Amino acid sequence: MGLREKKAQRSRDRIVTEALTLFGKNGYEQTTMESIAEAAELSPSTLYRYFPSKDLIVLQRFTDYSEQFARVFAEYSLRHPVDEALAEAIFAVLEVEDSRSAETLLVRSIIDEAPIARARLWDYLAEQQRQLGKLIAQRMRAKESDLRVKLTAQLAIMIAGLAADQWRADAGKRPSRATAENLMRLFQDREVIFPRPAAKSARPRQTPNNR
Amino acid sequence: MGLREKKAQRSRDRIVTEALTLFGKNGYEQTTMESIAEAAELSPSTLYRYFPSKDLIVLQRFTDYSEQFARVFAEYSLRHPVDEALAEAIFAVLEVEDSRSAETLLVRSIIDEAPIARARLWDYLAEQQRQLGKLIAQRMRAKESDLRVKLTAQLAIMIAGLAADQWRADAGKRPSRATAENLMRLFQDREVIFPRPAAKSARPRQTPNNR
DNA sequence: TTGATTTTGATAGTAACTGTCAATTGACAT
DNA sequence: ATGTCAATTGACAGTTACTATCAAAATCAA
Repeated sequence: MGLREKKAQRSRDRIVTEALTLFGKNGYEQTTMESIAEAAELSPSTLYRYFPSKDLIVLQRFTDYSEQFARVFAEYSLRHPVDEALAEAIFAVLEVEDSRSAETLLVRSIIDEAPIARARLWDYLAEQQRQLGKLIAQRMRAKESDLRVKLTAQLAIMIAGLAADQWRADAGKRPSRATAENLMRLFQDREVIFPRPAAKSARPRQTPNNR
Repeated sequence: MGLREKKAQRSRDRIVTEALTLFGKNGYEQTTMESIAEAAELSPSTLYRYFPSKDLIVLQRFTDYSEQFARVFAEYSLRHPVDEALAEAIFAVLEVEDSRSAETLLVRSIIDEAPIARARLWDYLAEQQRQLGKLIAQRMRAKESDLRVKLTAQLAIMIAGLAADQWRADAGKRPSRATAENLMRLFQDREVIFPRPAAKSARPRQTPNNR
């Protein structure tokens, strides 16, 4: 790796670190791109070249984390069934988040208070979901447009998201892997209520999901 | 209703209509708030008083539609089990979208090309999900923080979203109710792959989900 | 070292949004 | 009808995220 790439990498990293600090101290809206540039010791022009928009700075950590997800799934699914590979990928990404708890909590708190950044995160996750859908489709030998593929991809992202939320709710005390396993068990044991059309026959039906 | 409220209502409506037309014609980014104000025959100041941000203009239709959702669910769930009430609410909101197909397709196409508006939509849906979670929690006599509650709420929104996507994909030809029913059947018949941790025992397990 | 190429920074400009205040309009009692 | 009060509107000035352009500086290849 040449000197150029090395410097670029360090600049990216420094920008994110300094920006997160400022966001945490003064709030997202109150922190200007100019002040971030100053803190990271480069010109606004250069800052914009690294991060075309303010919210991408906050999202950077997420993109770091979730690179793991796709990578682990792709590898693991070569030798194991899809459902297990998804579980592994979920565990992997959650573990990375857990291990950098201070930073993760900071980023989460920023996102909670910054509607634009939060919105961008959702959009990013939707894109991740599409990427995951591609991989799942390959592995299931189904089309990417197959509804089962989309459902599975969305479920995986959902579980990871809920586990991460839960982890944050108890301030990082409990490992999110346990929560994720719990969520998976809920599906396995059918303890989740699925939307379901009313039966058309006159005879009353069993409702194991709801009492 | 006084004259004041009436005028306000008409202004809101006019703004959205004119704005959607302009977005469709020139694109979201290319359409300035000033030009929207001009088209709706009011000053930029007033426009900003009605819609604090540009993306909210696009989202307005969605908020219209999904008021239905919560309302139908709340009513129906009084006399029917939760799973059926969710299905009814999903059908109801999809039917509204289907019935205004031209506008719905326009709004969708705008959102596809406008990252900010799209991102805001996700964020709005997340808020909807929380609202739905409250209702479901009441009905299930569970806490709002219960993971089963969150899963169910998210699943309902997910199914509605996927059905709407599908509807748009075949340009409004097929009713989205059919797609939604299909999605629900997939869950019912377990034709969806759920993430699932590998069994810890040495004995190989059955894998009905994956072959 | 030299020459080509890439990265940086200075500058100017656009448009989304905010805040303030005076003018206007609708509501309402007399 | 008319005067009074409250709410709505619009004009104006300012901030900031973001874009485009181009010359200066740093890096790479020889």
